[in-house]
This record gives sequence, structure tokens and C-alpha cells, in this order.
Amino acid sequence: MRLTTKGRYAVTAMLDLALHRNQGPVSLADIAARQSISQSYLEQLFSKLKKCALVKSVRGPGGGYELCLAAKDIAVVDIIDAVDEKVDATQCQGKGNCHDGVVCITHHLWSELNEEINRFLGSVSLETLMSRQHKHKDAHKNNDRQAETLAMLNVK
Amino acid sequence: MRLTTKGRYAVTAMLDLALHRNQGPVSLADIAARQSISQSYLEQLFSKLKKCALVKSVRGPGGGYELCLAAKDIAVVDIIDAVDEKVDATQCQGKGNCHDGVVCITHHLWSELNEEINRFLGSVSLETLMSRQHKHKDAHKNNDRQAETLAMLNVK
DNA sequence: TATATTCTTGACAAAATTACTCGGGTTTAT
DNA sequence: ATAAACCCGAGTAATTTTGTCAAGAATATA
Repeated sequence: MRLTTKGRYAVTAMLDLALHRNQGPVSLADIAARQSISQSYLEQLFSKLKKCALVKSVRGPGGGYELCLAAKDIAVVDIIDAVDEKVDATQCQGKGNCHDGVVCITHHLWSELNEEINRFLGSVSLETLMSRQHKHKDAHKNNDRQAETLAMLNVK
Repeated sequence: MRLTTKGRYAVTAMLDLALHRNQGPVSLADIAARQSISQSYLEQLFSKLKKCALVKSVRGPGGGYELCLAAKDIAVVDIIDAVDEKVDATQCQGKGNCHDGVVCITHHLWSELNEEINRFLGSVSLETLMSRQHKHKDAHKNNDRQAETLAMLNVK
């Protein structure tokens, strides 16, 4: 899992999908317009989301994408994992950095951080985000703090 | 804060410093050799660590770097913040993505994730890592899981 | 059937970032 | 004086991100 704009775009698009699911299939053109994301870029993302069975597609006029599962059954971590493909990290194995144990300890640190992030992002579903969206409507505050957040996570 | 190799290098180097602090100043050449990190790259990192008053330098032969504080008073988050300078994120402000509230909700999500990560990395000090290092000595297991962790965090 | 809409796919490219290298300097113990 | 070490800024190669572009396939509708 990586934390980049790609993942943010994917979560935003999936949330858009969830919020408009009563209107039938949602086209990428609509999402692109509403969320200010390049449609071609969305196509790439949804190709991966479809491969991971998070969305299904309907072709032809009036078509678009729909969620495969209920909003409460799709966690944020699932979305991010789907678009940010995992790579094989060959830190300890290939280069043999763990010769004196020191590096391995920092690895353990990152491992725990990994678990923390997964636990948190696994605890938030699309439904969670939807209910918050309702609750916080017309409450556009704390933007500064949110901006700092994005900077922190290298999300542009 | 960003989570990249730079931060991992910095934490590893600082831990190396802490583990050898009884030998007087530790030279970057030593750290570079022990941890397999480019010395020139370490120079850049330590320049920032010094600016943030995490380490102090001793010039001349026999010189090197020392921790400014006790190992228990240096948290991992301090180290990562020191080397990965914050940028001004202009997500909500400049582009006006928050027009319909949807994007703002995902921002709130990232904000909470931010807090989770900060809380965790703030709870781990160099002393914590040192004691674990001692505890786990000669127990080089779970490398697979650790490798996956690094991949997740985009740490190469 | 013709047409427009929409998904599908792959190749390519610009931009940004990371992870360094390099070449000099300055300080200081011996 | 010399060498060991920190100091500093410019440049650069590699990688990743973030797209663009073009062509094609499926399908609802007229």
C-alpha cells in the first residue's frame, strides 16, 4: 500500500459512486466533472478497481460503474490496496542490510506502523464516509488542518 | 511529514548514533559503513537533523555527531519531521475542490489518518527502539512481514 | 441498421520527486 | 603541516507519479 494522490483519487471517486448509487450506473465523465479528476486517469483507476471486484461496469449509453458491495462492506484500505499495487520489497533479503540487527529493528518499527495504518483504514468504510458527509454538510471548517494532513502523507 | 526512504535512513542513522553514543562522537563514515548508506546522503540528512537541534556536531579528527537529547526524549516522529520538510499543501484553497463537500470529507479522513500516524510515531522513542534491539537480538525472524511493511509505505 | 455513448486497453510522455554524486570548502586534533 | 572530519551547494540519474492520446468494443436508442 502506498499513500499517494492515486489512492486519494480512488477513494474520492468511490465515495462519489456510493453517493450517487441510487441513480443507476455512474459514468466516469460525471465523476470526472464533479471531482475535477482527469477522465483518462479515472479509467486507469477503475480498471484496477474492477479487477479487484470492487466495482462492476455497464457498457453503452446510460452505462457506467456501480459498487459490487454495500457501502458498509467496502473499506478505505480495500480501495487503496486496489489501485496502489503492492511491490515486492527486497530490503532484508537482497542487500543483506540486516547483518547486525540494527536495521531489522527499524523494520519492526515500520511493520508496526503498517499495522496501525491498516487497522485505521480498515475501520473506515464508504458508509462511514457517507454518514460523515451528511453530518458535516455546510460545515466547511478546519481546511487548514486538512491541508496539512495531505502534505504529510505526500498526497498532492 | 512524508514516509520515504529518507525518513527511514534518518531513523536508522539516529538509532546507530544512539547505540554508539558511549564511544564519543560518531562519524558519518562509520554510520555509512555500518548501515550501507551513502555518506554524502547522510551529510544532507544530518544537516537537517542539526538544524532541528536533534544532533550536535564535533569537527576535526575524532569528531562526528552526538545526540542533543537523551534517547528517551527523541521520538521517531521528530526525526522524520526533521528530514522530510513540510510543504504547503494547497488542496482546498487553490483549486476549489471542496465545492460540494464530497472532497472535504475525504480530507477529513486523511486528517484522521495523519493523527493516527503522528500518535504512533510520537509514542516510539530511540530508547524504545534500543530496548527492542536488545530484546530481539539473535531473533531474525518475520523478515517477510517486515518486507511487506516497507513496500506498503513506499519505502524502497 | 446507424449512431452516440460509454467502457476497455495499451502505449507513450511530461512533470515531479527521490536519491544520490561531485567538488569544493572549513574546522580542528595531532 | 597534515589529515580527519564536518559543511555546503550545485547538479544529475533514476524512478515514480500523473497524466495524455488513440484506437477499439459493447450496447441503448432512434
